[in-house]
Formats: sequence, structure tokens, C-alpha cells
Amino acid sequence: MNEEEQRYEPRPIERKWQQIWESERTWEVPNPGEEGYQPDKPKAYVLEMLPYPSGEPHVGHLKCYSVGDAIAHFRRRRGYEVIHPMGYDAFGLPAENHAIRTGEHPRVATDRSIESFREQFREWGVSIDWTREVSSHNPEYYRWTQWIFLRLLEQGLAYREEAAVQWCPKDATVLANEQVVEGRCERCGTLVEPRRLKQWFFKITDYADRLLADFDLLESWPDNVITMQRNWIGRSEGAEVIFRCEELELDFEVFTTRPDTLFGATFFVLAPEHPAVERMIEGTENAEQVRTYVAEAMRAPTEQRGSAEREKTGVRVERTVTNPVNGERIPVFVADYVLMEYGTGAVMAVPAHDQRDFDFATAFGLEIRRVVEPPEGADELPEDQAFVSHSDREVAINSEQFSGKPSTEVAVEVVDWLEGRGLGSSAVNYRLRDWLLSRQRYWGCPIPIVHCPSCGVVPVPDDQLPVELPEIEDYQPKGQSPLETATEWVETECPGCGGPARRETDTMDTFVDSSWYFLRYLDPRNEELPFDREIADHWMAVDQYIGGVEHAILHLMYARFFVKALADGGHIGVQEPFINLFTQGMITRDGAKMSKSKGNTVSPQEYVERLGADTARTYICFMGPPERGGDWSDEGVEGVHRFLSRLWRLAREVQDRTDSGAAPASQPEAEVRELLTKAHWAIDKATRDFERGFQFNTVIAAVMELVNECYRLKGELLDDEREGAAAALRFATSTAASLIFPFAPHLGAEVWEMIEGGRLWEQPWPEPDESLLSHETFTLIVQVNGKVRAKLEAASDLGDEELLALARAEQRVIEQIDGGQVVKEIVVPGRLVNIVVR
RNA sequence: GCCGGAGUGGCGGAAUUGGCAUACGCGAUCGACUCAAAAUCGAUUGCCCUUGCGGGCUUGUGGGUUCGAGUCCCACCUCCGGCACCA
Repeated sequence: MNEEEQRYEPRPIERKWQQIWESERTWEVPNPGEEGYQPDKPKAYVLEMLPYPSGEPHVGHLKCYSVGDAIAHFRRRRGYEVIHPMGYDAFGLPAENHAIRTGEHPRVATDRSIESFREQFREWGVSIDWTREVSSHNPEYYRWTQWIFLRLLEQGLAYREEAAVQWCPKDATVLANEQVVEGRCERCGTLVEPRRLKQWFFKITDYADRLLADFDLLESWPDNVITMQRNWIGRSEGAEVIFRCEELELDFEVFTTRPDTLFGATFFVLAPEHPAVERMIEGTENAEQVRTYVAEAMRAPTEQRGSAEREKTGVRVERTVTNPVNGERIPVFVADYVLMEYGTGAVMAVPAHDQRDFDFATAFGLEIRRVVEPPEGADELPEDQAFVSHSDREVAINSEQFSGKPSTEVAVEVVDWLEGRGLGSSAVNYRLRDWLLSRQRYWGCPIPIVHCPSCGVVPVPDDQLPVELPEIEDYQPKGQSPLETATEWVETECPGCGGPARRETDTMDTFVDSSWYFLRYLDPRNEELPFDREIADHWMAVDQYIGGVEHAILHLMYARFFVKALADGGHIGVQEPFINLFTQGMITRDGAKMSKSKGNTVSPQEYVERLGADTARTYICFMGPPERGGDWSDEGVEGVHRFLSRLWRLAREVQDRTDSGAAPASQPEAEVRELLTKAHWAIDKATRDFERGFQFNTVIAAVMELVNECYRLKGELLDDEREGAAAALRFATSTAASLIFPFAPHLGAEVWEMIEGGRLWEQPWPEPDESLLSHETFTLIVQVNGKVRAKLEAASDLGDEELLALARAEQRVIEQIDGGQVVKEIVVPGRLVNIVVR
């Protein structure tokens, strides 16, 4: 045998199997009722978040699809009918910005990128059912995005309203609340500005409670994702209380989580944006001063306003409002620490028991009246801050008839009292805002609406869908949608009255496209509906969803909302799209996030070409627990490549030097038994670790141990004339191939074919032989006072007394006990003996 | 500030129910093969003391429970992620 034949060359092996999978359509699965459908198999929907096609796939993609593919392969071989589709989230800003720079149509760049993604997925050997491929920028897809929009409109879940919205001046579009991070645009980091615009919204707030409650329907989601969504929804219970401005006969509703502190309300604050500010100041002496303050506050960037550390500012309004519980007239202020977006934009201020109100009262010299006290005997309260504790232990004071009662009780009773007089009621408030979906951009799904001067807002009838995106000359946004320039497209007929009308020129947020794609995969060529309900009900929900944690709020909450809305419309039978969620950690290089500007990017393609896809995929799964992320190391990749080479060379040698007809040994010799035991140990370990979650690093480590054991024993076994020796080696080698297959499918298939013949993926996942796992002897750990003093082989069937006798016979144990008195002896059967000596 | 998560060799990490701490990989050292190198195969590799036998120490820090703690409890430190004038 020459050198060439001894070297593991991944490229030809990988090509060979990719071609087989492609020509044999190995990973395609039929829908119920279609040819080849196997009703007796349980289904498993394994799904990775669809990529946004921009440029070429990066390491994050490689990780996501390596992890997902390992799960898909494991499930298939465990007897599931696995649906594992792929698609592209193809609308979006980067392609449009590219178009603005180059003049190239966004579709061209997007399609080019999709081609590159498709090609790489094929080269990575990902087991995808390509018949189900979709892309959100194709009219065959977005037709149904529009259809769903219209259904939500019918269900009263889509509405158009003028609202103060967050505008990104750089991207020249409005943003959803979720897309504003610390006052900046989530995409480009530009400070956002407030603007008043008429925009389309989805009423996700209607689902706030169900989005919270249905966390119970999920099996396994990372806690941090659930927490993030929970915080984002921000449900808080409390009361709505009416404060009346008697002079103007104007009622103000405020929300409070602490109705028990109502007697401590010593002033009242309006947000600068509050619509009633002008009426309140009209005709008062300092009206102009208030107007100046409001104007300044409105101009300040959101980011600056949103800081708790900032000094409190505000201005007095020459009016009072009445505290409903005691009839007290309290002063009114306008201050920017009160936000229009939350609650009612007005608050009752209780400086004694709210830090912000305390800070404001201190700055403006206002009364701080304590109405809640800790029980007697508690520590002195600090004078320089608010006392916010609220439990059964605190007691109301200075609260008329409520004084002396526990503050939680008072909270309930005060609300009852208010309710009885029509001055308030219990209420729930959310941080969650409705989803603003309008975008003043070109490269998105057109909103299927026509504005008619006589009929108003008219939905485009279903049979006129899709509303296709027109071709335009100039992609540059000018504060309005670039679609405004497509005059011929904009000017249309009203579907209602037939008169001249104009099309809606805003497009949809791309998160709309990706909120239902997992349903289209199930029935991708349906021309009557986005998907057939029966088919969708068969495959849904997604059994395992895999993706980056950066989508914890945006995508994952929107998709949950969509599925609930579709369920309410009778289009689907599930309430939750993703039963199990796995969020992968980020891969860094030299400890830093990869970025082109830092020049520390890792190109998956480079590694795939040089070392093979199997190496790249296996390495990424071996780096550490995939949810944690890790640092890319070239030495580490080499190490994995070395391991795969070892397996391949082992297979080569075993194939050359053993017979396939070899019978298993009837009377196993020590080496044979050792090797078989290791193989079954590896099967057991790999299976358990797979089932435990995503600890692929330990699965791979077990296979490495098995291969190491083969190397250790193969010298003797290959020289051994008896048939059992060869059979054991063949079994161990093909088992290693079988177990590594989910990570290195090409090599796994190749080695299996070399040793066993046939198609590895058609083989069920191996089962460990229990009889080989239970040992006749075990290593007994002998401790004296909890310290290991000896290790010895003991028969597994020995009783406690016999184990103790063995332990006490050990020389080193005798020395340690020497002279002392044995106080206690602990025996853990099958593990250890601990002798306690004084 | 609030809510999560994590701290284990030179490095990435393992340890399933409270029972051998450091599996597997990287790196390093030595050896075999080679004229030589690469590749490959094999051995060693937590720290300290000791020529050796052996002994002591070690899972961020301090305490506790236990025959026995990386794992459980209490307090603290550090790092990472998320949220934050949310009334």
C-alpha cells in the first residue's frame, strides 16, 4: 500500500456521498397521504432558524446547522420521520442599502447570496429536504404573507393609527419598539428620534397574557429566553385611579402598582407629551415656561431621557388635582421622568415610597409623607431614600381607616373602596407595545391595502394577491417609502368602488415574513392557501428549534403571536410554534466577536475546502457545550481532523486485514471482550448524552475513546488467527462510524460502507448490549477518613462484609488505621468503602 | 439597581443521584520510525515536598452540613448576558 492510499482525503469522500444524497433524494419526506408516507412512524420537526442571505455563510451558520443536523440524524435513526427544511429570510435592509450604493437590484444580490448559501449547505452535507425550500422575497411566498396580514386585519389584529413612533434617521424608517436598543436603532446604532406618523400595527398586546401563560405549554426553553420575554411583556398588577382637576372638570387616570400608598401621594406628574398638558396650562401664569420645558424635553434624545441617574427636572403647573382617597388638592408638575409610553402618561407621586418621586420631591422641596412602616422592632429607616418594601410585614400609617393594617391588605381594600365610588379599579399594565410593522423601505413585502378617497382603507381582495413589488429606479429613502416613485403601481383602482385610489406604499417589517415560514415549509407549493391545515397540524409544532439567542425577544415572540392569531382564526391547531428551543452560543476568535473590521473572521468555506466539512462540523460540536459558545482554535480543528483521519485509517486497515464473514467470538478472549465492552460503553454513553440534551462534545469524546481503544488493541487482534478477534475489531470500527455519523456524516457513511456495506443512515441507532455493560468486577475505592488510600478489583457480587474484609486486608489501609480506633465503616456497593478512624 | 448564567490544570473543557476531581482534545516533554524533516505510532504531563517509597495540597474566596462536597446550604468576590426613571 502506498502513501497516497493511507491518507484521509475528505473531499472525494464528501463529494461522493453528497451526490448520492442528492440523486437519491435521501432526506425528502412526504406529507401524509403522499406516496411513501409512513403513518406508523412518529414525526419530528427539526428546524434551524432560516438564514438571512447576505454575502456568504459564516461560522455562526455552520454551528447552527451542524447542531441541527446532528439532531435530525439522531432522530431519524431513532425511528422518527424527520422533516428538516431550509429557506431564506430574503427581504431586508442590507440588500437594500447595497442597492442604494451600487444601483444593483436587491433581488440580484439576494439571489446571488442565496445561491452561495445553498451551495455551502450542500457542501456541508446538511440533510435538508430541498423540495420544501422557500424564500420570503418570492411572490409565491409573500402572497401568503399578505394573505395572513388580511386575516389579521379581519380579526381586528391589524390596525392603522397615527402614533408617536421611533424613527431611525439613517435607515429612514420607523422601528418597532423591539428594534430600539438603548435609544438606538438595533440595526445601525443610530440614535432614534420621535415622530408622529400614521402606521400599521399588529395588536400583539391583546395576547400579552396568553404569551405569558403559554410558557407552560413549552417543554424545554432556556430560562433566560423565557425571562427576557417575560420582562419584555412586563406585566404588572395594580390599580387605575382617577385624579380629578376640579377647575377644568378634567379626569386623569393613573396606573399604580401600590394603591396602598395612595394616602402618601403629595403631588402629581404629567409626561411632557401628555395630550392634556396644553389644556392644563392654558390661561395660567407660567404657561410659557411649561411650553418651553415641554419643547426641550421632546427634543432630547430618548436615550438621555431614559437614565435613572439623571437629575430630575420638571416644571410646576398652576393647577391642582384631587386625591380621591382623602380629597386633598395636590400640586401638578410636568416632568420628563414620566414616560408617555407606559401606563397613562401621568403618575401620582408618592415620594416616601418611590425612589424617583423621592428624588423629584427632594429637588423641588415637596412634602414627603410616609404611609407605610415596617413592623416594630425593625431597623431604623434611612432618611435619604424612599422606603419601597411591600409585603405582609409592612403596616399602613397615616391612612385614615386603613392605618394599622398590613400593606398588602390595604392595597386590596383601597381598590375596593375606590371601585365602590367609581374612582378607580384594579388594573393590569404591560410594558409590551403593539408591533409596529410599517417600514418606509423598498425591499420588503408590500402591505396589501388600497387607500380610496371615498371608501377609505380598503383591503386588497384575496384573488388579487400577491400585490407584487414594482420595479423602481431609485432606492434612496426620502422620508417616505421609495415605492411612492412607482407612480403606475401606486395609482390603482379601488377594489370597493372602482374609483381611482392609491396603494399603500409602506412595506412590512421583515419579522412578519419570518413569523410564519415554518408553516409554509410544510406545504410549500399550495396555491390555494398558505398551508393546508391538516398537513400543518400533522407536522406542527416544531419539536426542536435551533438558533441564536439574539432572537430571544423579536423573532421568537412575534412567531408565537402569529401562531396564536392563526389558531384563533381557525387556520391551525397549535398554540405554540416551538416546543423545544435551543439557543447556541457565539463563536469568537482570539476572545473577540468576529468582525470584518477586526479581521478575525473565520471562513467556513476555507476549512471545508482544506480539511473537509466533517472536520469543521465535528470540531464545532466538540469545542464545548454549544449553548455556551467558544473560541475558535486552529489547533483544535487540527486535532479533530487528526481524530477523523485515525478513524479512516483504522477502517482502511481493518477492511484490508479482516474478513467480512468473520463470526463473533463465542468464548471471548480478554482483548476481544475489552474492545467489545468499550464499543458498547461508547454506544451507551453517546446515546445517553444525545438524549440528555446537546452535550455533543462528550458524545464525540466517547467515540475518540473507542477509536483509541481500537488502536491500543488492534496489533494483537489483527495478528490473532481466531475469527472473534477480527469480528470484534470490525464491530468496534463500524460502531465508531455509526456514532460519529451525526457530526461527520460523510466519513461515517464511508467507513460503514467499507466495513459493513450498505447505507449507514438506513441503520437504526445502535443499542448497547447490557450484558457487556455489567461487569464481573469493579474498582473498589478504599478510603480512610474520606481519603483514597487504595484501589482494588473486587467481584461485583460481593456483600458489604466481604468488601470491608477486602479493604481492611490492604497493606496501606492497615498502615493508615494503625493504632486508631475504627468508629464507622461506610460501604457503597459497587463503588467504595470508607473507614473512619479516630 | 433588578433578573438570569458562569468561575475546575498552561488552554478548550469532563465529572449522570453527594462517592476515584481533571475524561476527551489542544499545547508541552521524551521515545520509535527517518540520512533528516513532516506525517504517523507510543509514553509522560494539576501543584508542592521527596533520590526513591511515599506524603501534602487543589474545583473564585470564607464559613457550614456530611463518613464523604466541584456538586447541597449561608455570606462574599469576579466575569458574561439581559432589562432598567415601567409608576
